[in-house]
Amino acid sequence: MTDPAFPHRRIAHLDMDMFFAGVELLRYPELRGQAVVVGGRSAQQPRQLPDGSYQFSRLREYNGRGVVTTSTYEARKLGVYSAMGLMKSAQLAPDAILLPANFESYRHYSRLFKAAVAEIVPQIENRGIDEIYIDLSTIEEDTHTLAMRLKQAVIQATGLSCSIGIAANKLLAKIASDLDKPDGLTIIDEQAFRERIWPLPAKKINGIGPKATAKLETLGIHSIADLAAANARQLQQHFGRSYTHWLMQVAQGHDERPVVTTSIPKSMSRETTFERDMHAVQDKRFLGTAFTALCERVAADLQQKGYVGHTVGIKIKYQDFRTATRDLTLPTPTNNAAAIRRAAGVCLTRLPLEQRFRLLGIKVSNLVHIDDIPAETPEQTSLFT
DNA sequence: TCTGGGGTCCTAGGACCC
DNA sequence: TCTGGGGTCCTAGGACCC
Repeated sequence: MTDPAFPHRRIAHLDMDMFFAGVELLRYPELRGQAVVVGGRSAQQPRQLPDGSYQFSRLREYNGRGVVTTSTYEARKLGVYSAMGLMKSAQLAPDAILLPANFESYRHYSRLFKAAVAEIVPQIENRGIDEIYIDLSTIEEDTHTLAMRLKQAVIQATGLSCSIGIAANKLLAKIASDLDKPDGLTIIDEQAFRERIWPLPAKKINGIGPKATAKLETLGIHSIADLAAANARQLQQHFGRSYTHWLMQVAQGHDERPVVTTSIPKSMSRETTFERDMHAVQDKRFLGTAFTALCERVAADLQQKGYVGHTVGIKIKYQDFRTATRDLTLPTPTNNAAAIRRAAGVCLTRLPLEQRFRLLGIKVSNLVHIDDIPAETPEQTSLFT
């Protein structure tokens, strides 16, 4: 390693810029510079006119349950952000273009950018479809030069820009990649940590979400610097021992988590939100069909990836957004749709179903890869002979 | 007119075992 | 009459992330 700023580890976080919207702009370049929103299951696919041009639907035409998956920077200027309800965003930006999400295409571009990075540095940790951590510690190259080479490789492979943060650990690299978006390159050494990271709001830290942020606010803790100066005892009265310890560490910029290049899945699930709230009795037939379809989809996912699972679970989200789950562990792991459906049916009988609900989900967990299923032992066999 | 879908990790109580 | 302690598995819920 040639960079004295990172004597121990040098970690990059690479985040694609407005990824889904960026992929859509590759397909519809005429939309560049406009407010574009991706999301909504029932969003209309653009219609091709006889002259070859496309007719796009507008946000104001949308009707239904659905959220913004991502939006262009022009749409964000109007206040339209990820996870916002589409009906609400239509009030803010009625003329914005609305495109349905096209996950097949996003997965394709995801593979392209990850492969391009892997050609340069293979030590990659996947963090979802549009971001990765990269361990640069073993590479003998100047930090800035290497980062520019990664950005260039991503552009060349996909036509899309990304932002990179580089620091001594994942925590700081992640914060850094967000600091100069889009097309950013931000390197955080000791000095930059104090000057650029400490003044940021505490919620910029990965792992401090809405609940923890609200609690911190009531304690007068707003910035990461505030957190670093906070009294450990006072924190512990509100957060418990281990979370407090973690808060104190991250406020100092400390994070020892390794870049994990391989991982095995823990669960696979499918869920669906209905266009209107359902009632277990009144909508029995419809729900039965949806329930079976979810089980079949989970089973297909398991089979395709080569897993079986011991535990089958169901999830319901009621009208008022409370959720309830039930699960059941089976003696034999399965990826069979009928077996999953039977177990899920048992779980369903244990849920209160008087209230209407908006979402139904099926999950299989406790996964085992089919190549790792232990052969029957003689003892097990003898039970049946 | 509110609020998707796919995940991970943590906590906590009870069952059960040694 | 007083009743250990440690470990693991199962279940339910919740925070958080992309």
